[in-house]
Amino acid sequence: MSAHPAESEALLTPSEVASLFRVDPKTVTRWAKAGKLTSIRTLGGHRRYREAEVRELLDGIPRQRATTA
Amino acid sequence: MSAHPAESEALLTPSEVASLFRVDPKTVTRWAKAGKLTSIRTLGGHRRYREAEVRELLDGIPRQRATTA
DNA sequence: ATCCACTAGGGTAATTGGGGAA
DNA sequence: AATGTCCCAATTACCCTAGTGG
Repeated sequence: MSAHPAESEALLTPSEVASLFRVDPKTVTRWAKAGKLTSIRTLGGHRRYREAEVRELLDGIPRQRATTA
Repeated sequence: MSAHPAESEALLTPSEVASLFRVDPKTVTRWAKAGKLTSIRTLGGHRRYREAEVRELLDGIPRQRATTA
C-alpha cells in the first residue's frame, strides 16, 4: 500500500495538548468551548486540535520580550 | 469523454482516513459499521472510503463559532 | 509462488465528553 | 473568572490471530 501524504495537517489529542500546557485535559476542553482554541471533532464527538496552532500558542507570541541585554 | 475516472471517486484506505482524523484505524472501521461513513468493500472484504466525503467531514460542517468577545 | 505491511474480527483497558459541585 | 476533581456513559486505543493487498 502506498504511503500517500494525504495529510493536510497534524492533529493532537486532548491529553497531548494538556501535557504540553501542563494542565488538565478538561481545561483544554474549556478552552475549545470558549473558542480560544480551534477544535476538530471525530465522528464520535471527541476533539482534536491543530498542532500548528498549539505550538504557536506555546512558543508564544511574545508580548514582552526579555531583551537580550 | 474523458478516459480518466472521476476524481471524486478517489478512495482512501482505513489507515489514511485514520491519520487524517488522528484516530486508530479500528475506529474508522467502527464509524463505517455505524453508518457514519460510507464504505466500499474490496472483493477480499477490506474497506475503502471516499476521499471527498472524508474531506468534507474534516473541513466540517461548521458547528462551532468563535465568539468574537 | 514468496514476502510483508495492512486489515478484519473480537475482547479488554484507557481516554473523552458532559454536567455539576468544591 | 479560571482550574482541578468526582461521577457516569460513550468513544477510542491496544491486545491478539488469520486473511487480504500489491
